[in-house]
Amino acid sequence: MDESREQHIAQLLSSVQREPCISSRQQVKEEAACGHSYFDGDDPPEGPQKMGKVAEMEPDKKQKQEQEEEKEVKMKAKVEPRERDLEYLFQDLVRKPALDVELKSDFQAKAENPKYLEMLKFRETLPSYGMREVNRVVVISGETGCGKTTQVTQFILDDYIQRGAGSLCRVVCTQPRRISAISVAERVAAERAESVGEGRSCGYQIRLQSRLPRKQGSVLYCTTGIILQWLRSDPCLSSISHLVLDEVHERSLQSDVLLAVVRDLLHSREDLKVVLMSATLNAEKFSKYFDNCPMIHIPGYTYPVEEYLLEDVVEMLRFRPQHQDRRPRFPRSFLQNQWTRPEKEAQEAEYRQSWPCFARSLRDRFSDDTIEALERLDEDDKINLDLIVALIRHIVMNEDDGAILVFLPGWDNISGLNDLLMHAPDPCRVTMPLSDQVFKRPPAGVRKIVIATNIAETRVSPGKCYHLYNGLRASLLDNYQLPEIQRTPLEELCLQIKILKLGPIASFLRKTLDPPSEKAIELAITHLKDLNALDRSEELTPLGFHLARLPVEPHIGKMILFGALLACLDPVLTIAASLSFKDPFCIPLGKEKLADHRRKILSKNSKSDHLTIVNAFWGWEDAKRRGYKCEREFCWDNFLSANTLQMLHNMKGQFAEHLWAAGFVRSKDLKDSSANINSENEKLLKAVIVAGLYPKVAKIRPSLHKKRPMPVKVYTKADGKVCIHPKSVNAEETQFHYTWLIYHLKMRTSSIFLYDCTEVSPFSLLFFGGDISIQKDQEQETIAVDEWIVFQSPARIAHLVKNLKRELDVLLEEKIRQPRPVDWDDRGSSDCAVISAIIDLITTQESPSEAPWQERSWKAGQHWD
DNA sequence: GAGCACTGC
Repeated sequence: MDESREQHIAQLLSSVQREPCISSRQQVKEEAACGHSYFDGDDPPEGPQKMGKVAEMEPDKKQKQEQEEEKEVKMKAKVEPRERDLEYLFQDLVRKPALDVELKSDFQAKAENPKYLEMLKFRETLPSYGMREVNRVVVISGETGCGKTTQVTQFILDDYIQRGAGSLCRVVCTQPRRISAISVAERVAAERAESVGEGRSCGYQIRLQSRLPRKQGSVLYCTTGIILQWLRSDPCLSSISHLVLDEVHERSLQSDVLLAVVRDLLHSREDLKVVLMSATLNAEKFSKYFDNCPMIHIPGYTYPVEEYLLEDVVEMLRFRPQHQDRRPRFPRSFLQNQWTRPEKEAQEAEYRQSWPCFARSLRDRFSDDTIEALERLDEDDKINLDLIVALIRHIVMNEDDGAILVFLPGWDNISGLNDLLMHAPDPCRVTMPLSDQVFKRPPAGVRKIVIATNIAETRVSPGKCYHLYNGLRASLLDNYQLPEIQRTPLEELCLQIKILKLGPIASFLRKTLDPPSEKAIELAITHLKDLNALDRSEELTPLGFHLARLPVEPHIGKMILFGALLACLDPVLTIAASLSFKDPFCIPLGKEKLADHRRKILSKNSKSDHLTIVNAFWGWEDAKRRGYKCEREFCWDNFLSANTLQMLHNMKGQFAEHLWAAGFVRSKDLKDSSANINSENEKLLKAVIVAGLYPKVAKIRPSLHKKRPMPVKVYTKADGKVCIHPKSVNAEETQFHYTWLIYHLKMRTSSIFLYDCTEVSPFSLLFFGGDISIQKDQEQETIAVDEWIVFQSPARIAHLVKNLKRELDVLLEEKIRQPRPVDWDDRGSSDCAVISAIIDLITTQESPSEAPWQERSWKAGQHWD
């Protein structure tokens, strides 16, 4: 074995054997310095000391690893254009005396800058000012508006600058939302009398958008997800001196994961300082998690916001709820039994138990009528819209000018309130503004009322806040917010854990603040094994390796890989982007029917929400080419959001770059013709959707009335009868070609809804679904996918299909192990022969009557009911 | 005929 080969293998072996820990800072930096980019978090090469192990390796495993290695080298060779970013990432915090002096004199010069001084005057009023000590790990608590997000980072930076050590300081502050990362960065830059980014002292980075500050002596605001991505190439965050994690109390999945990573990281990075910023309520919990680190509390609000609870509102308005209709009501528990989740049930029980005591405490300050009204408001689970109208009227009549913001949970409340206000007598008569008037100041004498869903409750100016829940509910509200990590699927997170080399999945997850249940972890691991992303020993397979790198959940990642391999890249990326972000359609209040109608036209009878999005996206691209006015018009006419479409466009570009870097496509351009040979092939597109989304399959029970078409009934294996969500183009569809749907999002609200679905053919399920089995069932020969999607078929054809499917699986695995675009020009190649045969089969099958098999009769599938 | 929001070098 020659030396370089030995090194390759040793390197791979070390990456397989490496324990959770973090590769050494020095090595990573050295690699960065010699131009190697550890783009995907791979460990740096190690010396030949591990050669002994190589000899023990099985030959085929060795070969597999060599192939892996070749591919990785290829990948690294291709990432050069990103080098500028990586250089930024691996920026060494080596002291630069010249920079220290420059920063310090800049800072001193600011003392004469009137813009800066004006800002400083304001900053001095903030409660955070004057609390400027930082320990190694510290929890800072304080309510929204105390200025912690904007001030703490600056205190740290300015302190370093003043001590003449500015070049050693690089503060990174994570934000849970994109919008806050940008707006906070802009605010901080303004406070420093600077602009944001480009070599200045403050900048931001969010997905696909950044304005980076200078490398040393600066503050960077970024989304939490960005830091998690950084960890792949720089596991010890070597370029950061201070990490500030904001809003940790929100307990987002990413923030919880980062907390666990950082806690471990503190062992290997003794110089790293960490600040956790939390709401007051649970600061202690975070302190405990970090070995009882010190807590600092910042009191007070920036803006005087007067808060009122429901009892105050009822008393003030002397509001008495109207008697509801007197029909006998079922006891609450009976009605709720089938829908509510257990934790909600427990919450209600505690609420009812605490009520008498709470009511007694109200007696001192409130009238009996008010207390009775509170009780009656509580009987009804619904939000009392009359109360809101009365409150709005009160504000309009008695309060100073200013907009009224109403936050409501849910569509039906917003729509209901809208109706009520539209029909209210003077002075509450309401008109709907045109869309571009929404953000403008209303004319004198007109008050702006914004009705919105329950978005983040930050306020940006003084005012009054009326809560329409009582004090008891307010006190219980926070106790029952389950952390996201305990209520969300963990598949994607498991892959992240593997690629970040954080150790065995379950043992890492157990280290989080509130670990998910063992059952949830096991389920996710099983799913990933079923998907062939993890092998039996929970290591990443070649497929898992690629899925972990794509910034989407694994099923969508699989769809993306298939779109590349089957040369229908552009439309598949549109679908993937929209499933992982959001669909671009808007459905404005009162225009639902029209919006539905336009969507139906865009669907071009494809019976597919996914292809409808593709059509909409192509239409938008076309309109955009014809100019801004056309683009606006197209979006307006088709109820599309140009912002969302633009984001989808950017995401598609990001996916394409990943595919190109991994070797799945020839060009970074997702419109490249070789990657889009089959992009117009609707049936193949549907098959690729199956490849990604399987086993999320539903069965259509066709309407029996041939003459009077009725909406179909739909069933899934796990839930029995489900509904197609009204926003789907298939919602009121009566005619389908096939009896199978594939979907992505299924959610239980008022009933169980499939939010998006595509009608798919048996062939696509057979070739791109699960394992095929051939059996004799009730004296008939059948072919089944994963033993539950069953078709009648002559054995001869069933075997042919099964063999072809096996060929396809071998080919695809080969392609994923060693990414290479299919050579579509070489029609004689075996790749092309197998894939073409399958595409032909999928494409030419016109209708069920021409298929070589029949759907098994409905009765035989009774387990669906 | 319709719960909400957010996120990825």
